[in-house]
Amino acid sequence: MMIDLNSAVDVEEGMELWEACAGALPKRGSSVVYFPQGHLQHLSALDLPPHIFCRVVDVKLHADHTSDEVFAQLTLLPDTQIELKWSQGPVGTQIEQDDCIDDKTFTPQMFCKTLTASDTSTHGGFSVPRRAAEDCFPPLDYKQQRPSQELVAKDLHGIQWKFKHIYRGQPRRHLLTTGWSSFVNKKKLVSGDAVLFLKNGEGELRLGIRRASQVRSGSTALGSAIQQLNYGGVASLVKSISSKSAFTICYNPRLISSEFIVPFYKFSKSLTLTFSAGTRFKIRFETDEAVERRHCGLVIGMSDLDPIRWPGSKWRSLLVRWDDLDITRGNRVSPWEIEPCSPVTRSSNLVLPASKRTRTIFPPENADYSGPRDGPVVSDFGESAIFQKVLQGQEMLSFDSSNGSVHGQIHQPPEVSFVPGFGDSRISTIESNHGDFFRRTGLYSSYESCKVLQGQETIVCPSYRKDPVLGDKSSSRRNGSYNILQGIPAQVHPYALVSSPSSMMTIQQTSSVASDFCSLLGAEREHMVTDMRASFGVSDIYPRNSQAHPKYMPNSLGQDMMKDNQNEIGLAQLPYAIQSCKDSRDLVPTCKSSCRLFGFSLSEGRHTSNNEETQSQIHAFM
Amino acid sequence: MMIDLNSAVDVEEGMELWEACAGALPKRGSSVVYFPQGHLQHLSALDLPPHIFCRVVDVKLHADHTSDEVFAQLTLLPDTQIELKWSQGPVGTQIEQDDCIDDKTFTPQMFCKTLTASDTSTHGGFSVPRRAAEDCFPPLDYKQQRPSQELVAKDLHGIQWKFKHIYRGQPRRHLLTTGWSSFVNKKKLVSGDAVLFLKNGEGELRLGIRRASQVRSGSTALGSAIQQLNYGGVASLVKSISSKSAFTICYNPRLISSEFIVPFYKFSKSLTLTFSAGTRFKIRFETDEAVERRHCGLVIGMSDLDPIRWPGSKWRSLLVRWDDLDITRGNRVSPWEIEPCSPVTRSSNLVLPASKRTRTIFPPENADYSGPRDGPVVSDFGESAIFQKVLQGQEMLSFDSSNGSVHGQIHQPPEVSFVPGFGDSRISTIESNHGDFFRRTGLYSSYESCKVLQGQETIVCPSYRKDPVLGDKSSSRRNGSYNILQGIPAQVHPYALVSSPSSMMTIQQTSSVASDFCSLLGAEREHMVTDMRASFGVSDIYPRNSQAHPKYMPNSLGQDMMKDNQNEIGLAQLPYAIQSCKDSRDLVPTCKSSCRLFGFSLSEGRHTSNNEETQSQIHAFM
DNA sequence: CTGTCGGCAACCCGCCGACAA
DNA sequence: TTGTCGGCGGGTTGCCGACAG
Repeated sequence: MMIDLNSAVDVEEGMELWEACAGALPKRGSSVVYFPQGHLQHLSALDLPPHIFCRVVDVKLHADHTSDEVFAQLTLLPDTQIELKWSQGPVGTQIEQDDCIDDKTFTPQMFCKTLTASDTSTHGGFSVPRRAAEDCFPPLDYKQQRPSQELVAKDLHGIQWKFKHIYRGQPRRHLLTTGWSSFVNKKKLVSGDAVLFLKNGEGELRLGIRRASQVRSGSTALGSAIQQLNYGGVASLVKSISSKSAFTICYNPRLISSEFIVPFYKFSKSLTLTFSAGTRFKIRFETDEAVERRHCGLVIGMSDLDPIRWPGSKWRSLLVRWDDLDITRGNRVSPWEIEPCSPVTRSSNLVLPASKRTRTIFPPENADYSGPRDGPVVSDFGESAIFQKVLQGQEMLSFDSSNGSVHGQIHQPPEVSFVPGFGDSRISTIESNHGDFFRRTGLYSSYESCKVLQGQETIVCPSYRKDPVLGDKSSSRRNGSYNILQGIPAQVHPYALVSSPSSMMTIQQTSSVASDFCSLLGAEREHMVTDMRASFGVSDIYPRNSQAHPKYMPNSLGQDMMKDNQNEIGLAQLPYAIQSCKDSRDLVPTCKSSCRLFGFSLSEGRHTSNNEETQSQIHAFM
Repeated sequence: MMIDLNSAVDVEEGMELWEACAGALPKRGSSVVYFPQGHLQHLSALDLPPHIFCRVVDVKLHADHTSDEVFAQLTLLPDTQIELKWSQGPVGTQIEQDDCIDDKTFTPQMFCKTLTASDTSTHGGFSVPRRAAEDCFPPLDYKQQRPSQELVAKDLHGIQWKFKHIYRGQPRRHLLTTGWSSFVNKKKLVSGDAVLFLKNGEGELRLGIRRASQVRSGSTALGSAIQQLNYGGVASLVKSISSKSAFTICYNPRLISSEFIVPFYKFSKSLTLTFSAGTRFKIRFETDEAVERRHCGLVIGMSDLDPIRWPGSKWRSLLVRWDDLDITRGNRVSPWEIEPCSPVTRSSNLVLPASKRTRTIFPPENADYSGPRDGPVVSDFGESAIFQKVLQGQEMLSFDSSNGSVHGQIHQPPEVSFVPGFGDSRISTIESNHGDFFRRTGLYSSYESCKVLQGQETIVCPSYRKDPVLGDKSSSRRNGSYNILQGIPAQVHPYALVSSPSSMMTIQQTSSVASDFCSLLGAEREHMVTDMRASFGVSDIYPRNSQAHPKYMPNSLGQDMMKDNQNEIGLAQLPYAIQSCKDSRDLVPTCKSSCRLFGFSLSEGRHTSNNEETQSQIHAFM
C-alpha cells in the first residue's frame, strides 16, 4: 500500500530521501513528452498521437508501505505551446533551462552501502564504512574506551529506527549493532540490497533502501498495473488527452517501464540526430538481475514498432543489433534511449579494478585540478534539490547559479564524431578528440565510472587513492573526489553525486551542467553524424545464415522480443499483476506463477511457486 | 497476488475447502441480479438500469497467495429470459430449483476452531478439540504411552503443511506441536482467527483459515479495487451490459461489499413483500470488528438512495431505524437483506451461555427426533457440493435428491406473521406460532444459534450437552447434533452444517431446504404482511429532538453513513487501495493512513499507522 | 579499512505435565 | 474437556575481538 508523503513537513524533508532512493523526477513545471504507446503498451488501440507534449503540473511522491518501493504520481497537462516549439524546429536552450530551475539551498550528506552477507546475517550487525560514519553520524567521543551512541533515523514513511552505533574492535571500526537486525528483518533486506543514510540540514538522519533485484521486476508489474488501472482507466486517459486536460500517471524513475515520459529537450534533441543505420550506440539499462552494464550495439534500421496503431511513432523506432547477443532486451530502442558509442578498446573490458582503471585512464592533467576526479553525471531531469550547487570551486567550468546554466569556458567545443563501425574497437582520431573532450570538461570520468560501477553487484567503492595535491584526507573532505554510484536507476542516471573515496557521497548541484552537456553533445552530433540510412537495409546487415539474423537467433533477439512483449503487456494488464506484488519477498514465486497465464511457464510447476517456504514448512517436522 | 485454482484436480479438491473458507457462491448457471449501483458505488453515473438480470456463466475461484483471502470471479451474462420471468410476476419455484441443482455426492467432515491465545502464542502448539481430532484426523494408536503421528494438510494453494499430532498430557488431549507455530507464523495468524480442517472423501486433509477482523476490511478494499479496476474498467462494463454480453466481476461471499449480486429468487421474493414502514426486521451482518450480531430494527420508510442517477432502484431503498443505535451501519438496507424479526424477549440478551440457552429454548419436543438439534441455515445460493444430501434420516422433511428440491411433508405451513411494533419485545400469539414453525421444521435452532455464535469473538463451542436420548458419544456420531458456526461470512450464512457438540461439523446437503424455506417464508409474508406505508412518514418516526433523529446522531447513523460512503468508494477508487493489501497484517495501518486521503482521519496521525511495529523498533535499543 | 569467523552469552521457541475452569 | 502456566532444554540471535584480504 502506498502512503503519500502528504504532510508538508515530510514532503519537505522526505524529498531528498525520496530522490536519493528513486532517482530524479521530471520537475513540476517542466516540459515532457508522454508516450501513450509506451505507457499503455498494447493495451488497446487508441485514438491518440504517439507522443503528447505536456507540462508537468503536479508531482506527488509515494512510497510503498511494505516494500518501500518509491514512485510518483505525475499530473501532466497537454501543452500546445510545447508542441508549437517542437514544430518550429530544434531545441532551444530555453527549454532545457526551464527544466533546471531550482531553489533548494543546502547540501545534504549521504552514503549508500550495498549490504554484505555479514550485514544481513543474523550473526552480527552492520559494518559502517568509516568515512560514512564520520560524515553522516554525530561524532563519537573517541576518548572513551568503547564509544557508542544511539542513532535515530527516519525512513520514507516517517518511521523512526533506532540503532546502537558503536566504535570497537581491533582495528577499530564503526558498527550498528542493536536495532540493526530488526531493521533488516522488517524491511526484509537481503545481501545485495543497499541502505542509504542521509543527513539533512538540521542534522537529522534519514534512512532509505534500494532493493537489488527481483523487487524491481515486481515493481514493474505493480507500477504498470497501477498506471493502467488508475481509476478511470484508459478511457478517461484518452478523454483527458483529447480534451487537453490534465491526467495523472504513475512514474518510477528506477524502472525501465517508466520510459514513457521523457524530458522534452531529450526527446527533441534525440530527433535532431536522425540516427542512421550503421550508427554505433551505447545504452544503459538494468537487466532482470539488476545488473546494469553498458551495452553497445549497432543501429540496423528504423521502422514503426506498430505501423497500424501508432504510425510515425518514434517509440522504439530503431532496430538495433546488440554486440552482446545475450542481452535480454528487445531489438528495438527509442532514439532518446541511446547515446553514441565511443568504441575505444577498453570498452570491451569494463570491469577493471576501479582504482587501477582510474589511474590509467585519468592521470591528473592539470595540477590546478584539485576538485572531483569524477564530475557530474548526465541527468534526464533537471529536478531537485540535491543536484544543485555542483562544481563550485572547479576550474573547468564556471557555474552561474542565477539561471542554472553553465557558461562554458569551453567556448570551442572539441570535435566529436560518431563513426559507424562494425568492429568492436575502432578508434578514429576524431574519437580520440571526443575522449579528450570528455576529459577536458571534467565530465568524462564520471560519465565513464558511473557506467562501469552501476552494473557491479557488490563493488561500491573504488580503492582509495591519495590525492596528489591535497593528500590523503583533505581531498575527500572537499566536494568529493570520486563518484561512487551503485544500484543506480535504469536508463539514465539521475544522480549528480560527487563522493569521497569511501561510499560517502556529497550531493551537489549538477543537473544544469548535465543538460548543458547534453545540448553540447547534441550539437556536436548534428554536425558530425554521417547519414548512412540509405546504404543499409535491415536484412543486409545480417549475414544470411548466420546466427545474427533474427530468424536464427531463437535465444537472443527473437526470443527477447517475445519476452519483452510478454512481460510488459502481460503483467500490466491483469489484476494478477497487481496482486503479485503484495510482499516484496514473495514477488518472485508469485510472478512466476502468474506468468504462466500468458503462455510462459517460468516455473517448473505451480507448486514450485513458493517452494522455499513450502519446503521449510514440510521439513519442520521430521 | 492471486493464484487461480486452475489445476483441474485442485478445483475439484479445493472447491469444498474454498467454500468452507469463503461461503456459498452463486452457482454456475444460476440466475442472479446484478446491481451496478452497489458494485460501482458512487463511482460514476452510468447509463444502466439499477438491476440487471443475469445468468452466471462462469465461476472461477481464487485465493490470495499471501493472505489466503478467498474470492471468486463471476462471469455474468445479462439474460432477458430472467427479466421476462421477472416482468411476468412473482417468483416461481422453478427458478429456485434451478439454483439448487448439484451433483456432488460425498460428505466431507470438517471442523473449525477459533484460535486461542495459547494456540497462537510462541509458547506452545495447537490444542485440538477432542472430537475434531477423532473425526477428522486418522486414528492414533491409543495403546501407546504417547501416541503421535504426522499429519499432512494442504491449504487452498495446494501447499502442504505438516504437523506432529500428539495425544498426551494429564488429562490426555490432542495437540498439534511441531510445525504448528511455523504455520501460524507463515499465515500470520492471530488469536481470533480461525483454522479449518476438512477431511475429504479420500481421507486427505485440507486446511483453511478464516481471518477474524481487519483483514476483512482490507480485503474489502482489495476486492473493491479489483472489481472496479478490472482491466477495461467501468466503461467496458457498461458496454458489456448494454450489449447484453458477458462481463466479469469479483465476488467475495464473506464481504458485505459483495451484496451487489443477489440470487434472483431472493431479490424477486423480497419485492413481493413490499416492506412497509413500521415493519420490524432483523439482519445479519458483520461489523468492522468481525463481530456479527443479530440486529433488529424498524422500517421507517422507503425512498430512492440516489433518485437522480438510480431512480426506482431497490438498492438500499428502505430507510430503517435500528434498535441498537450503536450499529455501525447506514440507515438504509435493501429489501432482500432483511428478514422479518421475531421480537421475543431473549433477543435482547444474545450472549447467554450457549448450552444453557439451548437447553432453555429447545427442549426435545419430539422423542422421535433424534437427528440434528440444529437444522440447516438459510443459504442465499443453492450452490455446491457440500450443501447437498442434507436431512437424510430426518423425519420432518423428505429430500428428493433427483432434482434437489424439498418436498415438504409440511403441507400446511404454519401461520407466520410479522407484526410491526415499536417496542423491543412484543410477542403476539401469531409470533409464537412463528417460533413454533421454526422449531417444528427443525430450522429454527440453527437459525438462531448461528446468529448468536457468529458474533462471538472467542466462543466457539457451546458447552457439551449430553443427548438425552442417545447419550454422550453416539449423538455426535450421527448427522450432527448442534450447529456450531463461527466466524461466518457476512450477510447471509451460506453454510448448511450440522455439527457435533464440539466444534466438529459435518457438512451436509441443505441448500435446497434453505431455499425452500425461503419460499415458504416468502409466501407467508405475502399473506400476512400489513401494509402500513401510508401511515408513516420518515420524520414522524423520529421523536423530534431525540437522539434517534439522524441530525442528532453524529456518532451513529449520520456518521456511519459517511463512513460507509467513504470506505467503499474511496478505497475502491485509488491505487492506494490496491496496494493496501500487500500484507495481511499491514492492512490496518495502511488502510487507516490511506483513508485520510478522503478526508477522514481514521488514525490519530500518520505516524500511528504502524505504531506497533514502530514502537517495537524504537524500543529495540534503550 | 572492513568482511567474515569462532567464541560465548542471553534470549526465546517450543515440548512437557500440572492445574483449574 | 481444554486454556494457560511454570519448568526446562536446545536452538538462535547477537555482541565481542581475531584475523585476513
